[in-house]
Amino acid sequence: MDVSQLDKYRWQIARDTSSGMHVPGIVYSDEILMRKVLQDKSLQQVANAATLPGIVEASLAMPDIHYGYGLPIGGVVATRVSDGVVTPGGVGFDINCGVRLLTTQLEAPAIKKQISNLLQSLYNNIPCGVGSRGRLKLSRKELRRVLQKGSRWAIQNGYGLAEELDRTEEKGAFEETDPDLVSPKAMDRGSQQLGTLGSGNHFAEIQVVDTIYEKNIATAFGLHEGQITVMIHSGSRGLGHQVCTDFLSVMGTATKKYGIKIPDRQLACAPLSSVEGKQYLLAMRCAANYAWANRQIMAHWARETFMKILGLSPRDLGMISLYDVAHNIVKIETFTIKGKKQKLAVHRKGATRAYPAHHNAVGEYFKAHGQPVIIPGDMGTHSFVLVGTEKALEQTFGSTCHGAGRVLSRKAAIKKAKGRIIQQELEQKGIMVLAKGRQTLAEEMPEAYKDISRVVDVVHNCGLSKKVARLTPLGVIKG
DNA sequence: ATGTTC
Repeated sequence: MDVSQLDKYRWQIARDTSSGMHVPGIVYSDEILMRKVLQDKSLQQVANAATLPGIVEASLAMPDIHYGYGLPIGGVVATRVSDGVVTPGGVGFDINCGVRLLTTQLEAPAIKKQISNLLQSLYNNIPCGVGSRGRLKLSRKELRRVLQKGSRWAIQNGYGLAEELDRTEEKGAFEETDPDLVSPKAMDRGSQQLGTLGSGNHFAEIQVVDTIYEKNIATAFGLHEGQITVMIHSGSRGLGHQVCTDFLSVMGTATKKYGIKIPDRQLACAPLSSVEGKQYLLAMRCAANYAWANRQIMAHWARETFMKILGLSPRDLGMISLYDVAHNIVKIETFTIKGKKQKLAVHRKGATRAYPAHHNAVGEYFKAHGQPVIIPGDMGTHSFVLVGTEKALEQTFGSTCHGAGRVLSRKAAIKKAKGRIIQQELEQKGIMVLAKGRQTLAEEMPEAYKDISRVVDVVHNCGLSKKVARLTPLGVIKG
């Protein structure tokens, strides 16, 4: 592979036509982050994606890039709807994994003594862990409604505020869905998991805003220094995982049927114009809607928890979603490519949409400044709020990074944590942790991840998004 | 990420 540095924050993988690349690969990074990336197999995955039929401009990767299934985490791939393909490997197993940030009217010093109570109560009210079952048990009929209506189902059933819909990407629901394409197995897995956090890197966190970078934008977003916020990182649970699994098998057959040559079976795909391609999109959107409803419901329970423990009215607490972003998803979006408007299937796998001010898809609340970009840190480190930019629209199909990105595999992290008590290490840093399993804490320890500040600085410095605020964790619950 | 090996 021919990898060369283009400028301070970009590396290019030259287009190699002999291996079938239609476009080059471009990785946004810096010299220090890139050292490790050059040693792993994720760059080969960037190159592999460049062979997908209909890919435009370049196979992209964000600074949080690491090895994944088919496409790396941190990958962004846009294909022409007219003659391109869609690949489940470009979305990932956790369809619409994403993040929601809630702002409050609370100041950190005032509730410092209550953090422990709040965290324990959050842990009681939000089911955590692999295979955890929720407080809701949905009939098949009701679950179908969730898959069609997403966050709107949650709001209409009393889990949240109507204003929160405009503060969610896609208003919390894709309209074009087909629940009949979600298998009975996926429906079974989903019926008892709505309103559950999950495991792995998923978390709910009580935070304090510790730095403001852009005063005007922060104020417009309702953020100020010393303020308490709550962040929820979760996805579509077993339902989304099953939808992905089901369609990987469909796509394996479709790849052969349509005579598509791919260098890695994990990039199994189908033309967007084919039955298989269209069906995947319709099923993927059901899972995405489930994830939005999931985060909406947990956000509501977080609000109820705070009201109860602090004895505050909704007005005095003032807890509301600032925004909710998807970072594992494929969406049909319109872009101007070489002066021509084109419909593209933008695969963001561990990448966040970052639309600028005055973009049509950005809701009224954020029109003046651009879309809030919510970047969760790994356990025990800072999280960030950024805002989308024109440059992202021009260079990365309106995309930026999604988090820190792993440097150690789960297995390597467990090995490194052997003999240590990660929970104690975090508590010494002033971060309370409540978790289901010790193994998850080992897998998710800070050393398993890249430096989030460095990752965010790359996207900030190269203009893919702009830093608005930094958040410090006070307490975290995990699966 | 995941009823963590259908």
